[in-house]
Amino acid sequence: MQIKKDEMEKRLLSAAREEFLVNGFQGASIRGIVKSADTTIGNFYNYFDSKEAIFSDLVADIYNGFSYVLAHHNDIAGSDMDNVDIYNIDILVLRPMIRNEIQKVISILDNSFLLLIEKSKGTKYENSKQELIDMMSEHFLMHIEEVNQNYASPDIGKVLAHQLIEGAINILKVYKKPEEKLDMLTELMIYTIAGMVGMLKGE
Amino acid sequence: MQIKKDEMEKRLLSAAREEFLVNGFQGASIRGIVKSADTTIGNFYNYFDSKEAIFSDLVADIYNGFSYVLAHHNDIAGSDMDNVDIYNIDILVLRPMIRNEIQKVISILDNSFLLLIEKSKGTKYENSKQELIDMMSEHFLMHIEEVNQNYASPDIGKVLAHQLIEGAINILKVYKKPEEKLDMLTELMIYTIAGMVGMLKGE
Amino acid sequence: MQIKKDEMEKRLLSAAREEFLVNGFQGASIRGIVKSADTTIGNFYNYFDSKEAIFSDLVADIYNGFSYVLAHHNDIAGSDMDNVDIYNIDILVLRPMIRNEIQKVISILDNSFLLLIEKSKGTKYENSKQELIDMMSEHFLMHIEEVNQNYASPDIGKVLAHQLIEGAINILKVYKKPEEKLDMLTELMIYTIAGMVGMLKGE
Amino acid sequence: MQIKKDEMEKRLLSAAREEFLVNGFQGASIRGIVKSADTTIGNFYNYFDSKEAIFSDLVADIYNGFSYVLAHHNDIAGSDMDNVDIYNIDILVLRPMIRNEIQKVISILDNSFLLLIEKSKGTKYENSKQELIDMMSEHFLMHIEEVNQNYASPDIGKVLAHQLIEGAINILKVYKKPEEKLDMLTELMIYTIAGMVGMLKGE
DNA sequence: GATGAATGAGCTTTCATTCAT
DNA sequence: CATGAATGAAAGCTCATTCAT
Repeated sequence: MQIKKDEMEKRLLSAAREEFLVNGFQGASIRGIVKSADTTIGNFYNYFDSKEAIFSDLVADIYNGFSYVLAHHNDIAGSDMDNVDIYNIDILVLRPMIRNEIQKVISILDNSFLLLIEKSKGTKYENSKQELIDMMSEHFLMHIEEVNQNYASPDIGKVLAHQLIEGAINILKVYKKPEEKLDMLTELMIYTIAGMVGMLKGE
Repeated sequence: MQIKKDEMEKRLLSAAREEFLVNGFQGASIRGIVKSADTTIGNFYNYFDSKEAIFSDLVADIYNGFSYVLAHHNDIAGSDMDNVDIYNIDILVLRPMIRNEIQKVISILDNSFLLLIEKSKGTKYENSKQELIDMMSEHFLMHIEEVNQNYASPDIGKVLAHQLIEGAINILKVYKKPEEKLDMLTELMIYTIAGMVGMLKGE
Repeated sequence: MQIKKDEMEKRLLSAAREEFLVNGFQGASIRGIVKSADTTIGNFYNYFDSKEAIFSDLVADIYNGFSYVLAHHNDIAGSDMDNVDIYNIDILVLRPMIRNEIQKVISILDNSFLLLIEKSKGTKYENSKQELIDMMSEHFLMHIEEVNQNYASPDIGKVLAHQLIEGAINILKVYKKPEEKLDMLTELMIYTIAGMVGMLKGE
Repeated sequence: MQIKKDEMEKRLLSAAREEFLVNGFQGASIRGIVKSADTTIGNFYNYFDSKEAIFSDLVADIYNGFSYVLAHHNDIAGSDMDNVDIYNIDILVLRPMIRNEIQKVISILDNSFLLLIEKSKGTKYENSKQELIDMMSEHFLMHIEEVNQNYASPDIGKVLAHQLIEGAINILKVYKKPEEKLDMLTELMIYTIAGMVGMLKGE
């Protein structure tokens, strides 16, 4: 039974995404993927060169987009939030602004993002999480210095970046409805900002 | 060349800890462990009954201690912090109190803790992280209700618990000096409390 | 060099049958089987799920047939022998009747039968021999009671059933030509019946 | 804890006998033996050179005795039965004579005999059963020729010898009380003789 | 396009045996 | 006498990948 090329490719990609999400790259098996996609091992290799290749096809777009941001995040046109004095703003004013910012990027925070960040051990993408954290750390550090140049533990920026990523990942895993995701991510950001401000004030 | 029993056991445990930390339980291989420990596969099985058995030997103590806390965390004698009104306290006052609390438990937050929480997939311990998060969630939820009974997203407690664990894990991975660990964990707690208070106030 | 699927399957089954006959289930090795079949271990598992699975493929048919007889041996349409008074019959008359009965079942008394009865230790079939003996014991006991209700050692039925099975197995091992098998099995039955009659008379 | 040499040797022999009876020579493990004997692997090799050596120690005596009979069974002083005309004797007369003969040899038909005949696969003794059968075959053939020189299937002697051995082995396995063993073996011999006579007459 | 046969290296585990202590 | 550490080969089984059909 021959099937349109695109159709089988989609089925394989979909089956692989599921397998990688559940078992991670190393724990996933080609046999499991082709069984889910209802085809054969041999046919898998007509579509993809290797286990890593199909993983790449699942995450390459998001990785590239995210690399682009990594490389250019200083030049990218700013948002309304750039001029906000986070240190003194009322949270009731801040919340809708944050919600709005998250809206802009939420579309990329899907299962492929999870794969890239959480399930890529054993692939060339395995450092993505760290790269993302490093970028956010810089950003956090910038804010910390703006507010309190003498804060004793500037390294905490790295920890908080890591933690924010983890919180976001957790939300993406648990909440699948877009509205819920948006709500939770917004609260997470509020919490993060409030936490940082509180922490910095307290010195 | 024969070696004193205790020494080889230590070498194997140490090699296994490293292998499990890097690759996780399922990704670790006995061959890798015995190579690090400079012995043979056959000899490994003179010391440990199975791959899972050596993993257990690495985490059983901490798991039991931590199970004890899970089971009794309501009866355990309280600390100075029990009577603190977190909502209104000055962070400059709070910080040393938190530091003190962390001191009490920091000794168990070592590599074995990481193994138990992060690297135990495929063993009988694989639910430890979730159990810990669930316990902390309850605790957070209690505080949220104390402060703001009408908060719209009580589920955020789970997210924050998850995130706090992740933050702590990250600190344990990155900072190996006790003093640094203590500093960072203290800041993380301050940040967490400030974040929660800020988040709750902002409604 | 690829080979038609059926052929390799046959080669593996044939090699396995030989290996199991010589070494028994537990003593047989997959490596030995694939070497005989001139293929690789990996390929073995393209054909069979496990060592026990290939053993099952060799004996399942005969086991099911034989289970059917075990379950229905009371309902199965009788033979000419049902009305024979074994106790008084002339052996010259009996011999061709027995020969005829054996003809009916001889086709299943092949190497697969030997595997099932003699070489299945370690598989789910390991009780087959005992089941067969038990069934025959009942049958023998029935005859013993018909002839001599006061015979002092009715347990001898179990011993004789066991022994008859062993004798038959031995014949199947040693004599491969159908005509010889038939001759020997016939004599074995004559001997068995004569032995029982003689034994019972002698009380 | 040092123990008298003989004591430990006995314990090892006893543990090994049990292990071999249950699992056969190949299936038995030294680890299992030393565990039962409550000593260590190393110590095992202070007493026995190898797995086969301890097996030999368990069966050598009986094998040698039985080889002696094999070699000399024509010269050995006869019994009352030598002059019996089996062909015409009354079973009621025969039974006590047989019982008496069995009495003479029953002491060697113990667990060591079972080991030698049934559990020796993988050792140099693995042909013992066949040797015993061959010797008995000759004996049977002699009787067959005495009685009926034209019997069509003289090979049946081998089958019956095999079967008699199997029957005896079975009795030794099932019946542990000496009196029961004697009873059953006597009936088995009666049955065997009656069977042979009946079989031979019927031509 | 599709099939699955074939390969070879990897896995965890068990074993008999040797030998330093 | 006794211990058990150490070895190396073998077991059943899984895997990603290649390739003839």
